[in-house]
Amino acid sequence: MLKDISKVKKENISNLMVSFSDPFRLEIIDLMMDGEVCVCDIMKLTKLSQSRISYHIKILKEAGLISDRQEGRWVYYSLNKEALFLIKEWITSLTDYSSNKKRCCE
Amino acid sequence: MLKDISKVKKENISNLMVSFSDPFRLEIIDLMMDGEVCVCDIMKLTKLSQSRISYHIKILKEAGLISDRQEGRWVYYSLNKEALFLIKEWITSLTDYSSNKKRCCE
DNA sequence: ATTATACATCAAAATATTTTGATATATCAA
DNA sequence: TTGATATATCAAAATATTTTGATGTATAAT
Repeated sequence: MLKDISKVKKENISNLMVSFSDPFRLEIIDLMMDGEVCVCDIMKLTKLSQSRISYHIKILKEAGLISDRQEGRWVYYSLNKEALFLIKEWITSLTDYSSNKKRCCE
Repeated sequence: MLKDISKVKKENISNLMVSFSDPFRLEIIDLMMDGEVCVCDIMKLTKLSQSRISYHIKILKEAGLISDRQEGRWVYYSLNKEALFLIKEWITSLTDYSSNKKRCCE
């Protein structure tokens, strides 16, 4: 799913963008660039409380930006490539379009 | 300015992302894909009130996502290519990184 | 069985964003 | 100069998001 930009509802993009709109979520996303992390990792690497992290994780997950994988007591989270590509495609459609446009007085 | 992703503060990305995080702003951005628009165009094409549009325009402008150009009584707004490329680069850095990572159990 | 750990969920409080309606400013037309 | 138009700004109200601390659940270790 989420493969063809033309079939994707604006809502998806919107939720993905919302998931990027908080500085702490950006921090968490940053940590995930180094691979899977669990909530406890994030607690060690940031100064955020456990429930606060769970809250932000939930938003990222509901937007489809991250996936989880449970292993015993731990839950590992990682960035979801498909969602990232979706956003990239959307941004690309904007940049492509805007570079075709002549700007007056530029 | 805003040319090299490595020199860009996380704050810039954060503000750009915030500017994308509202459905009405996404609508406005969408309209700008067809070129410059004024507030009155947006009023005609959406059902948003004038001050409401001005408010969202301000947020887009402060994030650096749009530029303006005054012509008589009208102010024309258009997407700012540099900002779009900046976001694209950032997303690309995420996708590139995440495709290098091996995911367990995938 | 009991306890500790990792995480999720919940309701209330704190905080931030958005909307509204009123007013302000600048430009243009008559 | 007067009136109309295009947009910006402001303060208050409405709404939404985030934080906190408490409690719940599942897994694992003793």
